[in-house]
Amino acid sequence: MRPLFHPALEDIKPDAILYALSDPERVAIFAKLAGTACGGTCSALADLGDRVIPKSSLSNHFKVLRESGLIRSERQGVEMRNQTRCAELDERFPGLVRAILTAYGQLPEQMKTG
Amino acid sequence: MRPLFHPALEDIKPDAILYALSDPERVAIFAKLAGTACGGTCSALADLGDRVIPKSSLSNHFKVLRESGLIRSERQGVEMRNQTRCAELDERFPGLVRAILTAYGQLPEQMKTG
DNA sequence: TCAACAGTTCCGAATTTCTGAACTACGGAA
DNA sequence: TTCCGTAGTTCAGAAATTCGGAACTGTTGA
Repeated sequence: MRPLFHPALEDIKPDAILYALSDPERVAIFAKLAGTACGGTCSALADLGDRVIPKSSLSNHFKVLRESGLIRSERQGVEMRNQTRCAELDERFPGLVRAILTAYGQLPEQMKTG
Repeated sequence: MRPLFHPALEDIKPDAILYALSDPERVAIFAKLAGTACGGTCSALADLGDRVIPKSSLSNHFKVLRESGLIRSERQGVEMRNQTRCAELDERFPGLVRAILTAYGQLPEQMKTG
């Protein structure tokens, strides 16, 4: 398995962010992660209620989120911990992530204050 | 030629907005329109400096922008006047368009105040 | 060493995007 | 009215992207 690529903050491109978050499934995943203190695993996020995302698709969603700079993934034993890069992102693109999650009606409680 | 479709404000979907603005060419077009008081025509926006967009591609970009709810197009004689729906959009998705244009470094002067 | 599990990679099918060429719509000139 | 020029749309096929099942890799525990 190749090492996971994470762009440096200054290499994060807005088009990649928007593309990643133009898919409702990825937004749902990202919003759940943003509402989780410790990182969430892939499989814990596969169930969307109305449909279970196939794991190859899930893996791809995580790759898109990771390579756009939205999340950071780290192997922890047998599973992967994923967490958002919201704080960093807000520094580089002020208000962007918040406005997007708000538009989708998926801003998690934790992000409502501040 | 089919009549042009414009979604009603309440039918505008954030995923369509983000998708439309995940393409740097469309962002450039949209930003130029947002910085133009009277509506801009297709051909006036084709030149990106480093490349001239083929007109079938341009027409498609306008269609994507229009059907996502970002712009309104109206035939005026032989040409098409296009204008953004920024005011409406800001009502429905507060801060979204501004945050996106800012992230791209393309917020026009007109939108900097207010 | 083996089994179970989390997640990734591969690869073919389906979908989407791109763009040159043909076409439609409108306005002006004769 | 007819013809011409301009603005933009639609069509069609090639190229690129996305999707997801099956096979694979890496890790832990027995």
